[in-house]
Amino acid sequence: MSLPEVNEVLERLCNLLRIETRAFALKYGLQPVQMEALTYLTQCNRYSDTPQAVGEYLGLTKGTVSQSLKILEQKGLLRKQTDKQDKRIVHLSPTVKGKNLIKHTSADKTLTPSLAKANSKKISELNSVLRSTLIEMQKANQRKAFAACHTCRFNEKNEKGSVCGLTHESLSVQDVQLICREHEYPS
Amino acid sequence: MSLPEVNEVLERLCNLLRIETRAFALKYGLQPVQMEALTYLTQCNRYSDTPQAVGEYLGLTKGTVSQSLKILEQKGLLRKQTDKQDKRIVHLSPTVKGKNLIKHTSADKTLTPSLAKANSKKISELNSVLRSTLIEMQKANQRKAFAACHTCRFNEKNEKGSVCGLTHESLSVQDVQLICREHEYPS
DNA sequence: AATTATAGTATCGAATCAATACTATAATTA
DNA sequence: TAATTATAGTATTGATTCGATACTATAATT
Repeated sequence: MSLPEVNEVLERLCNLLRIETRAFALKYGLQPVQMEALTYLTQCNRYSDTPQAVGEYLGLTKGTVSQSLKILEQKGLLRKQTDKQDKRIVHLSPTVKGKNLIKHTSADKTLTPSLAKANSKKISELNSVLRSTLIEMQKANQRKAFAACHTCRFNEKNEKGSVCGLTHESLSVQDVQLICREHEYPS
Repeated sequence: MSLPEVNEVLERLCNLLRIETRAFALKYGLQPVQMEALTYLTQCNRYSDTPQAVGEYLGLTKGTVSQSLKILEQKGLLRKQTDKQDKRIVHLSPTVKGKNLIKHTSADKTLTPSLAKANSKKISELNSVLRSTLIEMQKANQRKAFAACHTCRFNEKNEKGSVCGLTHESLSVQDVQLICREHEYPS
């Protein structure tokens, strides 16, 4: 049984990813959390670009996240904008500078090339096994999925594209690729 | 091509592992790094139980690690012992209390059950793909493997068991399962 | 109108982490 | 052998993380 082995490899892989993230962040003058928050904000949709959501995604309290976001704003990497409808809510959007930074670091990452080198045919299998493991872990930890709309049970397809069953707003082709804090898998 | 997808899943899985580790550490009155250091020390061999090695494993400077180890010692979770031959070197060994703590946290982890639930037959495939990905990433980041002796190119098998080609010391069946900072894969 | 809930910020204290400077021991070189 | 250099580890400093707590402002509920 190689279950403990897979466990071990995954843990080590995660350590390495963490080390790499820290090194990249440092290289670009950021802290790891700041980098992770900024990365998230380039991937999330308009319902999920708030300090609250960033905290849920990273597993941190809102107070902690608030500070990191403050620094990112000071560095000109993101902009804050209070919501038109609900003035308690703040929307965070990476600036051009912020987006470029994330683009650069993404290109620097070694996970994708390593995956590509290590195997060729088994990628899609790997994908499904890891995906279901992730979902199981998220259940076990009572955490939100933070997945893209196109896999969400609230997402309804129609002639024009799709609509979010929660907000009843229509979603573009780009929209359904973004990750959402309200995401739920079909049961 | 689902390469970017696998990348994304792996990154999210790692975030989740990180969050879980932090939660467990906190539950047991430790910081995440302290927990990771202590875990490492329960898995490494006698050539790899030094502050230096812990730093290499975790990707941290020795100064940083020194402080975390100090706290672990103060909490009675590990013991320090200067090397008989080379008095500059300190060996770190988890106390019974330390070992028990790690045993408990291991049992709490949700990765293994989630893996087991998600699939049954594909585990060994997953293992080999992830293993080679890890090796590729370690190469790309110029990092040591920190793998077990039985997969090391310096490990020589003989009648009695095996011998380390670097130290010329004989290794027990238990020994070759432990991770070593000098580990190198066969070329 | 009063209460409660929600989103976010501010502050505090313990800890991380890199950088630097330092001590002690070992290895190398002159 | 003596001087130099390298190695292993510790101590200190300062910016940052992070949880906890307290706080403000707005929205929802009663």
